[in-house]
Amino acid sequence: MYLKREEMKCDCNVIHEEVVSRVRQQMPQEEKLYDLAELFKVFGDSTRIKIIWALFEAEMCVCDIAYLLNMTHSAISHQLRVLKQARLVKRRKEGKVVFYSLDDKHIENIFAQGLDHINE
Amino acid sequence: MYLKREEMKCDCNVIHEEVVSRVRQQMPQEEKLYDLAELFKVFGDSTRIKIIWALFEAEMCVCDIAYLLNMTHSAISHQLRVLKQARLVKRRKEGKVVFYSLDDKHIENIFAQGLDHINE
DNA sequence: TGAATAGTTGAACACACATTCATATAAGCA
DNA sequence: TGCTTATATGAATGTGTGTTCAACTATTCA
Repeated sequence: MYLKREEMKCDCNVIHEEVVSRVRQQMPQEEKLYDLAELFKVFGDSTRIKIIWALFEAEMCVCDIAYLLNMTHSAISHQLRVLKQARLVKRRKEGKVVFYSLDDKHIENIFAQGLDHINE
Repeated sequence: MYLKREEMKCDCNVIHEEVVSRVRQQMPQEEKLYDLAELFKVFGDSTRIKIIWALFEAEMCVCDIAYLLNMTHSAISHQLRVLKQARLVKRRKEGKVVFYSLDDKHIENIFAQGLDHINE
């Protein structure tokens, strides 16, 4: 469980062993934390934030979103793919037109808390 | 408010004007959305996620964190600076040792919602 | 004072990633 | 069948960023 001194990248003496040991036991598995970072990485782009926020209000097609944000189809489509892969949006096809909408109930809460932090 | 056709990067015909118009009115100001993306960008790195999670449990010094995550002082220090600038952690100095702790009450909720999304 | 140590910081490097461009697919319509 | 249009996608490009390395500051202690 613990690393030998030779294996440590950190070479200090003031380590509070009891604290570190307790924290280590409380940490979720590495993979969960990695996935969590991946999720937030998706939120960490203003274009995607705008797309998501727009979809809070209404289902929209790629054209609508591109028009709203004054960006190219291509850029929007690429970002929608990222959101799709993160299981944050879903699609509905109607003829040539593809409508996107939100596919997650946690986002709104996450954004609200985020705004609270920013505003205080 | 609306762009002229020549100014549009998007050249399509199926725009649902009423929907876009309604969504446009509901969108927060550009700057807020940008700040929100910046905040989530901070969460979008597994090292920082681990640091934050560790600090949920206990206040720790740079040494402790470096030891816990098996990383160099320097890497941890750089990341703590990012967290500090985002007003997510605060510091307390005791002699040579600097203790870091969380400085935000929203994080725990945001993380919990994030995990919910991942786990479902 | 000077050595040792905790932490910070700037530059460099490698890697990731958002947008653009060109092209491809797929559906409606003439 | 061909033409138009909505969307998707792969490659290229430029920008951003996490870690490392080397130097630096600040504090303790002998």
